[in-house]
Amino acid sequence: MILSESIENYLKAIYALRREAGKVLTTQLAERLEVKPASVTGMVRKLAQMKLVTYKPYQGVELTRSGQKIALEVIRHHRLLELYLSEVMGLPWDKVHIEAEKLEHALSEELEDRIDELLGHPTTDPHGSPIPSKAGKVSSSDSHRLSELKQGEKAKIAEVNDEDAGFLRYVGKLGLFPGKVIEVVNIAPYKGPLTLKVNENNIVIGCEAAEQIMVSRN
Amino acid sequence: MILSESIENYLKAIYALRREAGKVLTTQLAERLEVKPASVTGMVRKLAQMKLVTYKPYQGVELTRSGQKIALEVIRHHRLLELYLSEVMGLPWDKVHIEAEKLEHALSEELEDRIDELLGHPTTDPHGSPIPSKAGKVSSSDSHRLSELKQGEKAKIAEVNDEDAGFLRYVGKLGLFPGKVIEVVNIAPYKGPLTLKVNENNIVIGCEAAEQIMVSRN
DNA sequence: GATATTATTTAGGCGAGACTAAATAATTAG
DNA sequence: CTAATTATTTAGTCTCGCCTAAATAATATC
Repeated sequence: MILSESIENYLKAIYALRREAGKVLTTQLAERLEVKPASVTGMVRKLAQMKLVTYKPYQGVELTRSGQKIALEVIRHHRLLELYLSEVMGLPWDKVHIEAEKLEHALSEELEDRIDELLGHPTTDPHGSPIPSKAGKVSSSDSHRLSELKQGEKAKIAEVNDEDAGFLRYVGKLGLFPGKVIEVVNIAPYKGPLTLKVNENNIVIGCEAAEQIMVSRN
Repeated sequence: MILSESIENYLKAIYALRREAGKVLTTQLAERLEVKPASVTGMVRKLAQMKLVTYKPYQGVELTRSGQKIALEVIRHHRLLELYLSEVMGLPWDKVHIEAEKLEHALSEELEDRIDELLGHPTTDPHGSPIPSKAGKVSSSDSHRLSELKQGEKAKIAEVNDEDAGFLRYVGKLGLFPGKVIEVVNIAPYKGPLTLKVNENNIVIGCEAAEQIMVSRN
C-alpha cells in the first residue's frame, strides 16, 4: 500500500466531504484541496482505476471499501498525532492540526502503535473528533450543532471544527473545550448571537461560530 | 526556504560524503541516494544554480555556506528526532534512523524547538553523532576508529554508524553503546578480530565492524 | 422550450525528478 | 603512448500531479 501524499489527501478529503455534504462533487473537492477542478477530474479517474473510489462523470465520487479503509488510516494518523502533540508535547491546540497535516504522511505503523499506546488508546482528538480504531471503526456520537439548541438547554461540547487556527484560539479563549458543559442563556433573534453560561461565566458567541461547534444533549 | 524533500536529501548526502570521503563525486552520490549518476548530474546543476553548491564538471561538488546551513538544519532535525524517538518514545535504537529519515522533512521549526527543549538541549543522538546547534555549529570530537586502537589501550565509545539497523542490533547486543569504556584485550593478526573488555566481559568483534565504531582516547 | 449560467470534462502543457542510451572525458593498464 | 576501462555528462523520455483554455453537459431562468 504505497500511496502518494497527494492520494492520501484526496481520500481524506472525499471522506470528510461525504460526511459534511452527503455528496462529493468535483468543484467542492477542488476547493477543499486548493486545486483546480480539472485536476480533480484527473486524479479521481486515477483513483477509480485503482479501485479506491467509484466515479461516474457528473455524478460524484464515492469511496470504495478499500478507499475508505485508507482514508480512515490517514485520519487515525492525523488525530493520534494531534492528541500526542497537544497532550505530550504541549503544543497549543490551534497549532496541532497543521503540524499533524504534515506528519501524518510520514508516520509508520510502528510509531502509530507506540503513540496509541503512550496515550492509552484514546478515542477522541483534542478537538473532540473521534479517532478511528485500527480496524477502521469510528464511534459516532449523536451530536448537534450548538446553533440548534434552544434557550435554556444544557449540553456538553462534543467537537470543535479544527480547520481554522484563529477560530480555535477564539473558542479556546472563551473556554469552550470538548467536555465542557454549557447552558444556552439567550438566543438573539434574526440569527443573532447566543449567550452561553460556561464555567459560571456568561459569554456571547456569534451564530456562525455556534455552527462550528458540536454538542451532545447528554 | 521552501526546499523539496529531494533537495534536502541531496544536501544531506553531500555533507555526509564530504566528511567521509573528502571529495564528493557523482557516482558515490548516486550510490548513496540510490539514484543513477545521470540524475545526480542534473540535480547538482540545479543546486549549483540555486547557489547551494559549487560544481565543476568532473571535479566534484561542494556545499556553499548556505547549502551547508541547510544541510545542517536537516541533520539537526534528523538527530533530534532520533533521540526523541529513542529516549521519549522508547523505540529501539536500530529503528530510529529510518523513522527519522521520513519525519525530518515534515518537522516544523516550532516542533524542532519543542523537542530540543523537552530533551534538554542535547548535543548527541543515540548513536553518538553530534547534533548541530540551531546556529549550525557541530561539536567535533577527535575520535578514531576502534580498529585503529592498539592492544591494551582503553577508550570510550564515541559514535556508531547508524545506517545499518542490523549492525546496530549486533553492537547493541554486545553492549557497545556510546559512552561505554572498553579495553582492547587482543588484536588478531592479518585483519583479524579484536577482543574487547566491556562491562567486565570479553567480547570478540570483527575488524570490519570495528571500523564502523568511533572511539575517543579520553 | 430556448437561453444563460454553472459544473464538469477534455486536450494540451509544464516542472520536478527520475530513467536509458549514447557520447565524451578522465584514468589505468599494457 | 595508446588502448581499454571507468566516470561523467548530454539528449531524449517517462510519470506524477498540477495548470489553462476550450468544449460539453447539467441546471436555472425567462
